[in-house]
Amino acid sequence: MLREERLNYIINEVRIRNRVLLTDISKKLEVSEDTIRRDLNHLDDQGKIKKVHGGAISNSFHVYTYKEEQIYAHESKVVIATKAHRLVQGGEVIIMTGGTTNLEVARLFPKDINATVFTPSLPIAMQLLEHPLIETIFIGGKLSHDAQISLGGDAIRTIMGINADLCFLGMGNLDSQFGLTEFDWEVVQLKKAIVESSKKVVALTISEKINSSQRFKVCSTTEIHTLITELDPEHPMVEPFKLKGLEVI
Amino acid sequence: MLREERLNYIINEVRIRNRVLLTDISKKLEVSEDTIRRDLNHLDDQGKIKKVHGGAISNSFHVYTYKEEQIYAHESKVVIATKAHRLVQGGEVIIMTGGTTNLEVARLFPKDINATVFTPSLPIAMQLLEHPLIETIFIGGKLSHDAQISLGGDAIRTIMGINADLCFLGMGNLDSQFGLTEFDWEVVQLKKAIVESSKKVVALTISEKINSSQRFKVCSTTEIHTLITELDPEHPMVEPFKLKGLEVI
DNA sequence: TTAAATTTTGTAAAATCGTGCATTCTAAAA
DNA sequence: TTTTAGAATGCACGATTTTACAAAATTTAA
Repeated sequence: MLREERLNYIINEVRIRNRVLLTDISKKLEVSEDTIRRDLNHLDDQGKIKKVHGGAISNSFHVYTYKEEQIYAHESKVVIATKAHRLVQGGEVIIMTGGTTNLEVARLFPKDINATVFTPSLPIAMQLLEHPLIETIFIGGKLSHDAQISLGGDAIRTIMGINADLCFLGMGNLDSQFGLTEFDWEVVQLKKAIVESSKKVVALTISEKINSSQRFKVCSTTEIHTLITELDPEHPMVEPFKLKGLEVI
Repeated sequence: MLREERLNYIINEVRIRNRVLLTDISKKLEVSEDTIRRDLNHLDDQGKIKKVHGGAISNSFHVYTYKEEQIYAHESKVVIATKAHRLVQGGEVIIMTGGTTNLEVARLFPKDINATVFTPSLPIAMQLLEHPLIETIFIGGKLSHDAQISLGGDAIRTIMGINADLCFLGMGNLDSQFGLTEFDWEVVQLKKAIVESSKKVVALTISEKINSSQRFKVCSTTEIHTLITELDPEHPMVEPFKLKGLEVI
């Protein structure tokens, strides 16, 4: 067995079990404990796992669906995710769109909260399945190769039939005047349907995407109930949204 | 043996097994280890594989890393997958169920063949998205935590609306007398719908699951058109199926 | 505090790697 | 067809990486 394979195995074990024992891996892979110890140290150095006395545990800052380095503004998105969780008491029906911000929301979802989540995003569905109390319902349809989400008539029809308590709208560009806009026409249709099917609309975005706009409009600012960014709610940048009556957290 | 041939061999080997040992290739192709080392370096430079100490591993599958050691009877399933691809000319509408055998079919799907694939399985959808020419349509519904597939009324209703050229039925137990059976009632409902919606039914199974049965019946043997196992089509174990008129490959 | 488990440190052996060089092979030019 | 430059190959050898084992130091838990 190659060293690289061992490393992959360990990462995967940590991901699944959240914690591994050094002796267990050693026995399972039939190599000395020293070797595994070295592997663990190596992975810790790389930040892939956290080595502890007797084994290793999951490093909560690591994303397995995308490498964390690949997630732009990862730190900000973790902050946003934590704020988003405050809106969920338990028992809600939620619709989540795609995007890396929502991926963080899904990944870091508190393990002790139950909810029913509808999503058209493959990576987000994968993450949600790691949470035993969450009922995940995938919104089917033609999958987009790059965004890994369902698009098209089937998906929209399904969404129309949902009566959700709230939705988490990720990605897109937000401007206090132009509202929420998107680059892709198909995605716009999907998000419009989501906004219409939700009692409460929550927009999540990194501050960088505020005050910019794209070609197509999803909804106006007033249709959004809550805005979540990584900034302090008192930051001047979000002031225009508060003036329009949005809750900013 | 020409250099090009070696390179192709190595790429293919990595594609199928996800890893190769330098010494193995050297012995197999009867060239010095130095040469293979140089080949590996070359392919790494081109980004085709990832060279590691002692050999090389695949670098293509990123997102949901999939470990071949964890797949029971992996070798057999690779054989089955290769046979299954022979049934696809291009342009077909295919329904694929879940299971690790079908996962191999999806993963190793020839990159130059186009097709429309419906699937209720999250891992299989992820794999299919790696293939640019394949249009993947996810069959939505309530996701099962362990099997990572859509189940329930929504999924079944979607399947009923499909008119597929063929379906790849994975997993389950197969007996020439009792037909195809399953352990889980929900899964049975789903598979029944798939069988009804497909012009041609292809069952894929490792030989070990032949001549065993579970509680619930999906369909009788005669409803299956083609049986694929890792065995030679002349193997006595598949004889009863040939007698019933099935094509065995 | 003590005993057990775990880690660190040091060492040695095995496997693997990179490089220079002579030889062989390949393919383009004559 | 023959010639020849350039690429590919095999071999030798020192460098590096990986691994296992052992002893001493440290941490953990009772």
